[in-house]
Amino acid sequence: MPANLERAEALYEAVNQLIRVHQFRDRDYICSHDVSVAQCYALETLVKRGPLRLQALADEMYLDKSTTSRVVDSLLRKEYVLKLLDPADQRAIQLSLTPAGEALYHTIHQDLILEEASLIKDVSPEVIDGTLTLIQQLTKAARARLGS
Amino acid sequence: MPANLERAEALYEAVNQLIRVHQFRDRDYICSHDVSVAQCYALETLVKRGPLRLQALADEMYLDKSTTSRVVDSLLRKEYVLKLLDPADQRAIQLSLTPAGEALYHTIHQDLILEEASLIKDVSPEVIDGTLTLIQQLTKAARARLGS
DNA sequence: TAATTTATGTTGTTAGTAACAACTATAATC
DNA sequence: GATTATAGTTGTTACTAACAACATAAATTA
Repeated sequence: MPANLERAEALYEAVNQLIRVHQFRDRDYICSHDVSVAQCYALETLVKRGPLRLQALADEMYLDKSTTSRVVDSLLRKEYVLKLLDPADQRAIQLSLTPAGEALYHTIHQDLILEEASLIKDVSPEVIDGTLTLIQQLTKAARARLGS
Repeated sequence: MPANLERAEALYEAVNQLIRVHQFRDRDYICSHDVSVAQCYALETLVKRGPLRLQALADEMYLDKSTTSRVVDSLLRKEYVLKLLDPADQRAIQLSLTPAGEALYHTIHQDLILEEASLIKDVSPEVIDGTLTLIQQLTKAARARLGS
């Protein structure tokens, strides 16, 4: 089915372009706020998934624990996260956000959302919803394949 | 308009998720083929935009010329690109692909397209086309903002 | 024509991203 | 009590990417 392949190619190219532009924009914006992209992602994950252990945070972010450890370390130095020891397990630490960390994430997030909103202000809600559905479908399908 | 903001937020999240999964998948796949992601992107750009000077390649990729220089250098060592001196301008070099470079890009590209095709095989053409339109619109709008 | 300015690429340096392996310390199992 | 497994950190390596400084060559201008 050549039509399907053509659509797949067009979609692939389009997603690639979107990724590049998005990343570029986000990186610039995020880095102007005292944190790197990975650090911001860790803040986001902690906001959304609550206090987590390091390994759990790494799993959520699809990163190695060693990488995550260093990202968390820089957030610690900037006082955006806290390490709480688990009295029941001396090895484990609970990572949670400081008020400053939470505030920083919300500031960055809000501005990026506003930016996105201004990009789609002329697009019909129907098209957006259709896109949303497909993007979520693509993500889900692609993620399912990561395990195999 | 809260509805628009909600849509913007949902879309932003969805795109972010898609970016992460896409990148993860592409990186794994590309790196199993003797080139890095950036190197593959340079191959792609040379396939699509023909022979280019280094600065022009950097512009196409939205990268600094120094970064591009090093990426090209590694492709040179692997004999996927050629540097041709411009007799009219002793400073300039023309970058073009070797047959091996072109073949490698097509191999990687084909497989990634097939992967994408299998992801969308159950999605209606209408939804895909709508999505394509919006993604292209988003990309265009976002890119227009990069200059300012 | 000679001097300055601009353009093309490369190299030095720095910072961020990210994995794998090796390691320490603690907990769980046998 | 000895072994095995788990949690996190550190050493090492490679990639991504920018800015600044540099050498060289071309273009401008005085």
